[in-house]
Parts: sequence; structure tokens; C-alpha cells
Amino acid sequence: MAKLEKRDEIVRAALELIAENGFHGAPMAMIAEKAGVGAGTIYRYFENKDVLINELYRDLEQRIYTVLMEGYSPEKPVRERFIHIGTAILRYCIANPLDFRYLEQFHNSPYGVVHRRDRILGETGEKDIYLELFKEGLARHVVKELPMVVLFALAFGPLITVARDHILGFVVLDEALIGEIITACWDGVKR
Amino acid sequence: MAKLEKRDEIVRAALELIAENGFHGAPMAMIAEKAGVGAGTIYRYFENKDVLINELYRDLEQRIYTVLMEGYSPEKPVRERFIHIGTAILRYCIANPLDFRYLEQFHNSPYGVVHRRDRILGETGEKDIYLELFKEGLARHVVKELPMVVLFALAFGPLITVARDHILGFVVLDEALIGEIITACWDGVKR
DNA sequence: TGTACAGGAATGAATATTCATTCTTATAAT
DNA sequence: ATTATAAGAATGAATATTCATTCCTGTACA
Repeated sequence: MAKLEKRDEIVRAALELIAENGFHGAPMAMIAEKAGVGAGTIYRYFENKDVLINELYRDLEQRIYTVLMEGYSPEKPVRERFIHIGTAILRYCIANPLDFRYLEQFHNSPYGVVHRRDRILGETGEKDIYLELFKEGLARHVVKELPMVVLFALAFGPLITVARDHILGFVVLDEALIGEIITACWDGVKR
Repeated sequence: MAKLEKRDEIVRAALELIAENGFHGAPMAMIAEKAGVGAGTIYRYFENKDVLINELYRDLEQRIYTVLMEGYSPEKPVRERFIHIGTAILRYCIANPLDFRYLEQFHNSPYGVVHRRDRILGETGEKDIYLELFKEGLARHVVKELPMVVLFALAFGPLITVARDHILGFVVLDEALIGEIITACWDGVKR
């Protein structure tokens, strides 16, 4: 197995175990076994478990940001851009359920809290796109006059909930339903 | 200290520690110390940590259900009832941040997943009230024709997000803002 | 009334387990 | 042959749980 492949296997195994069982259901020994490497080997690629967890997070964030930005044009009207992003997020979560579960685990853990505090007002990632979008929406008077955080919650909250329900099998999201959901979110946000 | 008081102290200590530091930041020894009892004493009241965690969850769920139902009248129009519940939930989360944090921890852990699977379609608690409400809303054609789970997500998702942001200090929810948020949620759900 | 005693409750030190990390040994590459 | 890499057994810290002992509290008896 090549060096990069090995690192990749470790990351993949960690992602899967943590996404499915949480940080506690993913001991290093188990990650090693799933990755098909020795326990000690992991430490040749990652200084310790924390580093592994955080690097994995950054990888994911970066990957998602790229996907969201695919085909995004800042010239289009606010409503259209809103729908673009929302749709992209939902599609991504459905296509990559493990990624989504991992992010959830991360955000609801001490790691995630530290992460938030790090950038109270210097956000990046999804939040960033939305913020920029809402700023313009406010200026043009097309969205409700509410604090940014609230607009974000109105747009993003339902997506998280619905993505989780899809992954747990409580609902099946097809393209039609995704469209209706995003439109409904827009109804909540628009003026 | 009376017997019930003691049980109560244990529960309170567990709630606080878990809400603030997660399940892992709350070893039994620490819970015992905070509760002012011996480590072994906890096991006189709860068979093991899992049982403690689950009983605590049920307690909370019950308590919240009661609060939500205060002043709820099934005769009022759907919109009014929707606003009643939403407002009550937000007020509760703000007044009892520890409870809210605990519930979040629980839901985002193996406990929560087991819990969900237990009652795939026999939900209780908040979800129950909303379901009944939406059923009527659908019959009367006042809410969008979407699956129950999706309607629930549209109504509930933003509340969770916004409650978390309030607790973390990213926004201050006063009565006026709460009103605006619930109305916005209704905009997303209504036909 | 005061004293001995029993039964239950509480305690916390001792134990068993789980896990991240390290270290020694084996293997492969140059 | 030397060096880098991998493996997985060994280590030690952290933790849930157990259990022998102590401490209460209420009751019976003198």
C-alpha cells in the first residue's frame, strides 16, 4: 500500500467509525483495524487523536465549500443564489451521509465548541456564504429585517433536521421534495 | 439530607456536568462530588451510568411536555396553536439552558440514536404535539402539502439553531424577537 | 429516660476495564 | 548492510463499578 493510500485509509476508517458511533465508539485500535494498519502506524501520520479529528474536519469543510461553490454566480438574484446553496447542501448530505454525521458529531462536542469560539465573528464555510447573501438581501429589502444569526437559523436549521431524518430513514428526499423544502425555507426568510 | 433530595442532587449534578462538558466530561466521581455524595451512593439510586442518563432524559422530556401544554387550547386555530408551542419552546430553552444543552448532547449521541429507533413512528413529546397540529393543518389546507417530518423540520429546526446561538451568546432573544422568529417559521410552513 | 441493638443507607478505597500512546521487534526498501 | 517503516504487544492513565466497612436512625428494653 502506498504512503498516501495508507493515510487515506486511516482517515476513511476514522470518518466512518466516528460518524456512526461517535468519538467514543471509535477507539484508535478500532480505527487501525478498520484501516488495515497497525495501531502504532496511525501515529506516523497523525501526532495524536485530536490532530486526526481536527484534520479530518478541515478536510471535510474544504471539500464541502468547494462543492457548494460549484456553479454559484454572485451576479444572480438573491433568491436564486439562496436556492442554489440550499439545494447543494441537501444534495451533498444525502450523497455523503457519513460526512454529514461526522460534522454533526464534531459540532456537538468539545472540539466544535472550541472551533466556534475561535471565530465568533470571523466565520468561514457555509455560514460565510449565507452571511454575504443575507447582507445583500437586507440591502435590497428582499429578506426580513432580522439579525444575521436568525436568518441563518431559518435557512439552515430545517436543512440539518431534514438531512438527519433522511439519513435515519424517516423520510426519502428526492429532487422534487428538496425543491419544495428549499422554497419553504425561502418563504420563512423572504420579506 | 432526605432520600429524595439526594436523588435530586445527583440528577442535578449530572445534568449540569453533562450539559456543560458532554458525557465524557462527566465521570461518575465528578458527579458524585458535585452532588455532595459518595461515589458508591449513586449506584443506590441508579443501576449504572446509562440508566442515570436515560432517566434524566425522560424526566426532562416529561417536564418540557408539561410546560408546552400549559395554556394550550386545541380549539384555537392552527396558526395560533403553532405560535403558542413555538414560543413556549423558545422561552423554555432560554430559561433553562442546561436542559436544552443536555437534550442536545443526548440527541447527538448513541443514546439518542437508540432512542429514536425505539419509536420510529410512535413519537412522543414535542414532536407529538406538532404532528397532531400539522395533521389538522393539512386537513384544513392551511399548511403546505409536505411530509410530516418535513413540516416538523421547518418548524423546529430554526428553533434549535436559534436557541443554541442564544445560549452561546451570538444573539440575544427578547420577547419581540421570539415573536418575529416564530412568525417567520410559520411563513415557511403555511400554505 | 437512657442505652443497646438492628437494619438500611452511605461511603470511598479497591478492582476491573477501556483506551491513547509508546516501544520493541520484525519487515521491506535502497 | 543500513535505514526507514510498520506492526502490535506492553504501558499507564482514566474511569465505571463493586464491596467491605462505617454511619444513621428508629425501636425495644431496662
